[in-house]
Amino acid sequence: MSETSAVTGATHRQIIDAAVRLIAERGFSATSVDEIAETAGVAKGSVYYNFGSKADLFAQILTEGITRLTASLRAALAAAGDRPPLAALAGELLRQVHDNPAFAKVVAAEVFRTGRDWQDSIRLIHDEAMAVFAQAVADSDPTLDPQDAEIAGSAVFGATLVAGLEWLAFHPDRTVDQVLTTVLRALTPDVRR
Amino acid sequence: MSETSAVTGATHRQIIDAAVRLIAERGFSATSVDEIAETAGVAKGSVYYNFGSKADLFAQILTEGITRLTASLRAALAAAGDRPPLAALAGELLRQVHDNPAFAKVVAAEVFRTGRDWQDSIRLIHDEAMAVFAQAVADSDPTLDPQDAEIAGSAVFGATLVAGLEWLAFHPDRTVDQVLTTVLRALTPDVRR
Amino acid sequence: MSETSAVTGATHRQIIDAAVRLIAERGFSATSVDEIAETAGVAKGSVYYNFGSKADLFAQILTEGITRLTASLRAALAAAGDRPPLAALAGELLRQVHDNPAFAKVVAAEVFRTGRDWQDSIRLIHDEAMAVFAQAVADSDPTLDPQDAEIAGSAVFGATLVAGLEWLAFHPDRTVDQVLTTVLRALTPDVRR
Amino acid sequence: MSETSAVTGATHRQIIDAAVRLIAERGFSATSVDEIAETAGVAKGSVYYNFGSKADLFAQILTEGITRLTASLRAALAAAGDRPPLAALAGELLRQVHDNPAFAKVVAAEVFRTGRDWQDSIRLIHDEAMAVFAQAVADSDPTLDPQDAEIAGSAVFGATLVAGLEWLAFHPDRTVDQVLTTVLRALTPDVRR
DNA sequence: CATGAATGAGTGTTCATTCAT
DNA sequence: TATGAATGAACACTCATTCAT
Repeated sequence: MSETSAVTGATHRQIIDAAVRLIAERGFSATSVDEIAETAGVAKGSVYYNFGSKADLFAQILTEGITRLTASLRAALAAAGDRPPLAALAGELLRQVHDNPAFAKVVAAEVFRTGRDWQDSIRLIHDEAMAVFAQAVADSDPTLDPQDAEIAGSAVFGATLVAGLEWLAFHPDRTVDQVLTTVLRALTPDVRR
Repeated sequence: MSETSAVTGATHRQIIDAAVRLIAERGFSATSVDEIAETAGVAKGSVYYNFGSKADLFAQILTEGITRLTASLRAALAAAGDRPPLAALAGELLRQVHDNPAFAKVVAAEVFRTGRDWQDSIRLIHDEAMAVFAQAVADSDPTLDPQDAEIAGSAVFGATLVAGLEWLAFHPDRTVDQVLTTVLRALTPDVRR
Repeated sequence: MSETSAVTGATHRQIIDAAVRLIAERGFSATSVDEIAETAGVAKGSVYYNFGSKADLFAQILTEGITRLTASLRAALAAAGDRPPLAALAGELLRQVHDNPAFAKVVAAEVFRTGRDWQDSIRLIHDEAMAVFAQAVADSDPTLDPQDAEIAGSAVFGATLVAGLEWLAFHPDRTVDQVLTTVLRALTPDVRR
Repeated sequence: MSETSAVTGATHRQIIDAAVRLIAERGFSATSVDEIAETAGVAKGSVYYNFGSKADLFAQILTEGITRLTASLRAALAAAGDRPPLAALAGELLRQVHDNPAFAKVVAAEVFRTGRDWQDSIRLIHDEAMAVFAQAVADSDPTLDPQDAEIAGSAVFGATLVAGLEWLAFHPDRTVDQVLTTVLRALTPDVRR
């Protein structure tokens, strides 16, 4: 039915790619496993053979994506040199949103859901990614209360994520650098320092 | 099943309140009309009698909520006096998030969805609310490109919304003023000016 | 799709009748809810609206059937007069098997299943029906150990049930009385006394 | 996945043993080939390599089991000496139920199923085993109508089987001899003679 | 206005079966 | 001989929607 997969693990990846794309557009609940399978070009049974359940598939996507995201954020931080850390983080997040807008939308849509289900995966996303921003804020102003640092970190994160999605959805002609400049301009001098 | 409603429109309101609460927790697709009816304490048929369909119910909730939100944002702007406009907007948005966290979550979860369905309602939210922020940014820096003003506006909006949700979910002991101060601190002096 | 049901509760009864008939033929697992609904002449959703789940439907059938069966066995016992109690029981069981062979097969097929699921209902069948036979055995020979009375009771029960099913499946021309005579002949004088 | 089988046919036997055990507990339809393979410690493909299909596996189990059972019943009959034939049969059946309760349950559960599928195998069981009992009844009372002999034979068979299962499920402390005595007591003097 | 029994298309999941290795 | 990844038809169950009352 599908062209024979040349690479081992191809089925696995096809399914993940299809799922991310569809969930980004319609949300988790509104995306059916049928659609995922069809988009991936595999049989529905293959989704279950490879992931066990729809929820597990989503959890795996979330975990994998967030691991990659935090890793790239930390790498950007390490390579920041004398650029302000938060600027480096915002730039990298913007680049990630640009490169993988589907995953960015999934994060934006699900990260503040408080229902149960894959809550653990969501919690993980939140803690992992937010912590990087909070830490950068705390580093740049050691006098800040830790709770405030987390809130400030989430503000920078939210500003960048929402602006990034606005960019892609409504002003896709802008370049990464233009958007980054605009976002940084909206942020405090502490961020720009 | 429920005591007869003395007030006309009581059923209507019970249904909306129940729907907002449930949709905030589970999302639109994952919330069933059965649950809405049960939570509202009315028969399922009443939901259809009053709203026609599940999608219409959601659209009405969105429209009503966004109307209230933009009205309060504009009012805050008008009453800002010599306080910086964006600070007034952020403060008001924070207050709205605090007073109606369920609706705030719905907005956060659905606002960047690009699928069809109730897209029109969503578009409306986006345009209405974002425009207020973009306008305030444009006013505070007339030299700014309009596209950049929209992106910057969405950055301020995103910073405030995400920080507000972070606040409610993980640091609910903080007061509105503390959170506002922290968010403003993360934003540029242009915002604070 | 089906003729309008004249009687309240008609849907309920149609479903039960269809389910008993099909389960008797194919067994519980091999009978689909689709088939039950189609046979009953109702929509699949109606099965769930009325019974909640396939397992609950089965449990309800079992409970209802066993209640009717034990009631008729006890009635036969009370009306036995000076006929030997076990003969009266065997006769009544034979009559029930004849009148409702579908339910008899279900009992025969499922009563010694030890898996979980609707085990409680099965246990109930066993205890209720077997107890009537065990009690009759115990009454007819007070010196018998209670455990032996239960085993003997199950022997009489098994003899009658299996002979009854054999009768219906392979020698349907025989009359109830002929079969009862033959069964009693195979049983001890204590039974016949 | 499992250690390589040293003995030829080991896989074959492991699968049969696993299948009998599982089918006895859950029934045929509720037992999956996956479970059978896992319990047997072989790959799923091996079940198909060795048996062709799930139905064929079941038919083979039934055929093999019934062949063994009837052989042992006939042997017991031949070795009965001057003990009453039906007593010898009941004793042997009881011993078989005790030694292989899983298979006994399968027989009890499936023997009166009238659906199609493996009906032929079932028919075979019925005819083979029942015939031994019917013949013994006929021999002990040559005046009996052949149809009545079959019914009486099934009565003795049913009494013994059900009592045997009752024994194993609820009074496992009883010995074979105790149970046999109790069953024989419930049966006619013709049986005991 | 309000109800809730009934519906049937659609959902997540299972599973007997196939086949390239 | 044996494997296990892949399949797709079939399954139990859900749910938005309708309608007679």
